[in-house]
Amino acid sequence: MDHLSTTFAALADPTRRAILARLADGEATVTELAEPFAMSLPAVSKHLKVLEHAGLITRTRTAQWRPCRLDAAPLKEVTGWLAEYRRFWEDSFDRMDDHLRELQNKRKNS
Amino acid sequence: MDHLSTTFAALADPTRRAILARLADGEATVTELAEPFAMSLPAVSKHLKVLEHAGLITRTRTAQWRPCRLDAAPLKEVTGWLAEYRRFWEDSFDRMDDHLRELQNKRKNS
DNA sequence: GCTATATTCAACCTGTAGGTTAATTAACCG
DNA sequence: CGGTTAATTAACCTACAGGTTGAATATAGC
Repeated sequence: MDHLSTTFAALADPTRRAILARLADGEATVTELAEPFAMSLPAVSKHLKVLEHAGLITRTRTAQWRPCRLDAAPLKEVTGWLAEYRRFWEDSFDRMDDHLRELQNKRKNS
Repeated sequence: MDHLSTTFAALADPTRRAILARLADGEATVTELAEPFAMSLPAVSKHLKVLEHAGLITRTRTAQWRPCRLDAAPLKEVTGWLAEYRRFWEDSFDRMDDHLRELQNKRKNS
């Protein structure tokens, strides 16, 4: 399966997206990640394997724990793919300009 | 299945992404869309049904043809989801600024 | 070395995704 | 009406996704 398909497939599951959202707040172990879900640990373990295979998480080993860390590189690739279609929902470039200016203003004021 | 999962699942197939890419150039009939692929027409028909169910295409009826048209609204939703993770691959806002300035320059020169 | 904790592996089940071929529906055209 | 073209439906097959339970592995700590 090609890289982009693997990424999209990994993202096409709410459990896995929830795991990513959790990891956006920092590293976590398998048990910690599994806690919110009404499913067995091996099930979560499988989800993590899917995410790892898609390059969306990396895992290190510390004692008997395998903490997971988010790796957003594949998401960057997805935005690259999406960029090709941006013109279809942004009906005018001017509106995009407005949006960008707003972003820059926000930064200047922070 | 939730909306976002449906969208990601629809995008997780290279044939379907190729169909979307083709539709970015304008409307096309089923037979036209099927032409580049080494698969049967019913198979393509199924792919189109998946895309339609995900809201990525809309279909009208003209005589015996069912022309398909791209609808990028779900893609906008995807970028919304991705935005939450942007900070993980943009290590500095300045780099984003560079990118945006480059975009705007491109527009001025075109 | 033994036991507790963290995680994975193995075997299994069920549902569905993606493909096939053959038959069917729908519309046009002479 | 009869034939042709466009597309879908139906029935089927195979592979795999996502879940389960039970056993195995790895490490820490007493």
